[in-house]
Amino acid sequence: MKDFNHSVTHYFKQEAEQSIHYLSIDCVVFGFHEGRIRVLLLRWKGTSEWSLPGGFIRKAESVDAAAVRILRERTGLQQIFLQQFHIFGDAVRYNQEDTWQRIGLPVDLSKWSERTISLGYYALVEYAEVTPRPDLLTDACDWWSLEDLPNLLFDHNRIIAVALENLRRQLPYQPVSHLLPETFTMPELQRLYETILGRPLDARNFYKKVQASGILQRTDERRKGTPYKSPYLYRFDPGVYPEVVREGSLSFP
Amino acid sequence: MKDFNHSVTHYFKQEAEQSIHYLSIDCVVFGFHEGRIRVLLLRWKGTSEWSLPGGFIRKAESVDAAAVRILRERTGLQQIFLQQFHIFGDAVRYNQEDTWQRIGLPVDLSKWSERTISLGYYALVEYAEVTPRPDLLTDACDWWSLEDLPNLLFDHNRIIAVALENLRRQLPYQPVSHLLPETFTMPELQRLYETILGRPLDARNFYKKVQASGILQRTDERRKGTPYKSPYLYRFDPGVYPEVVREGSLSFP
DNA sequence: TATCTTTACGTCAAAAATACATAAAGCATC
DNA sequence: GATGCTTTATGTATTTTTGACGTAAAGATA
Repeated sequence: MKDFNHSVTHYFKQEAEQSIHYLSIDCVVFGFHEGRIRVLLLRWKGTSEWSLPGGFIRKAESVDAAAVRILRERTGLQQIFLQQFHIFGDAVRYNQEDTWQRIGLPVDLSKWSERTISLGYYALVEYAEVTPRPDLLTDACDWWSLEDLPNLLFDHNRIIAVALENLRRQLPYQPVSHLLPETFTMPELQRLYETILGRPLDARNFYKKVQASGILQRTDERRKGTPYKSPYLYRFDPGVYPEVVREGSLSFP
Repeated sequence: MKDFNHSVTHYFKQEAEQSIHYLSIDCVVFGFHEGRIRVLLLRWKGTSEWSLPGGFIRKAESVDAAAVRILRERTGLQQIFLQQFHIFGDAVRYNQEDTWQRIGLPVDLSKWSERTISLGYYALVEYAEVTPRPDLLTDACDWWSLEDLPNLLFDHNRIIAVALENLRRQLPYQPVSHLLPETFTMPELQRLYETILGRPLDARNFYKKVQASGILQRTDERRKGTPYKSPYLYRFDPGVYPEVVREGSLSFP
């Protein structure tokens, strides 16, 4: 038994030592503004190259906590809804030398740096509450509309695509309330669903279904300053919405 | 710019060096036999403690490839359907000292070993095709029914629960064909859906819906040796089923 | 041949999804 | 202040899907 323990320990250590990896997080921060889904991007200093916000996970730090920390630094938000959605761990994720060149780093860094495994998170945040803040490596932090994304660094175009695909599929289970302000109009909510789903919904049927689900409270106020008939303002019913999200019972087939 | 590059490189390296982690994979291998969902478990040598099959990811190895490799060694299967479903990366995932003791390893190993981040995969495999094989650390590899799982090592009970929850939610998008043999009867398919969903389905309505989806081809054969009326054998239609899975269009609300 | 249990499949009612039309509010303009 | 424009708000009729339920046929056993 002694022998067994010894050899097991040895084997274990050996396997584990082989399994040391650089682990990073990439965050797709979704916002919603003027009827469009936006994502938060960073521009690398002295270049015109953009990438997702991200960072490294520290030793003994929970990976979820790391994602929260990274995003807090970029957005100024205290409470962030975050969702793991994919592990990007292909042996070759992107052309490293090309990438280092685009961001003006010495190419030999790419030899030093082994492949990094990245954990994909997406966040749902309230556009207006965010104060975009660049970090040490970047000189701009801005919202981009999903429709006109530039050619991003690393494999970040793919990461955004996978994030969106996941959000779409999991939509009934995701608290989209985080994407909207405290109060909002019914057409705004409809447009949000439409842009995530990527297809138009019939307003009358949308109203009916949302009303029936009971997730909304209608306030007495109406949105002022609209060019035409001013719509009612709604808020999510905190006593109903979480349960509907947990059950995934509000869906548009 | 030189200075900038220098400091960026420095910053980058520093952050990255902090972000070195032990990365492992834990696999929940789902099989289906005699109307029950089973998972493959390993018993640690010289103990009566069980855990999920797992392993470490090697340097420069794709994480998906690592999962395939690990499972090939345990199951003997060449083709395995695998699905990432969660990252287990809490700062404290389980009581390490207690765990090392249960598997008879020196407790000081737990000091040497930092927390390990684990990538959760589940596999859908055909029960009868699997040849369970223990590894160096284990002396048994066996199927366990989901209903009577023992108290597993590490946080593996939780991992199985999360895997099942994910499988259930994603069921319309998952190719459950992998859980069944080449041909099978309609009641068998129904029982599979019932056990994954955790609730009974009406046989007549199930028939109707599956028939309407077109995913099955009925063969001319019937299953012999059944005590009563012998049921027809079906196979998945390879021209239809993948598309239905991609669209997630076969669901039981 | 009668009995038993499972398979196979049809019908009907309820519910949900879909298509569609019209009135009312608010602003702008005349 | 009346008219026109555009958006909001909501009702109804039709089709499709879901859900409940009954019954005949097959195969083994006695």
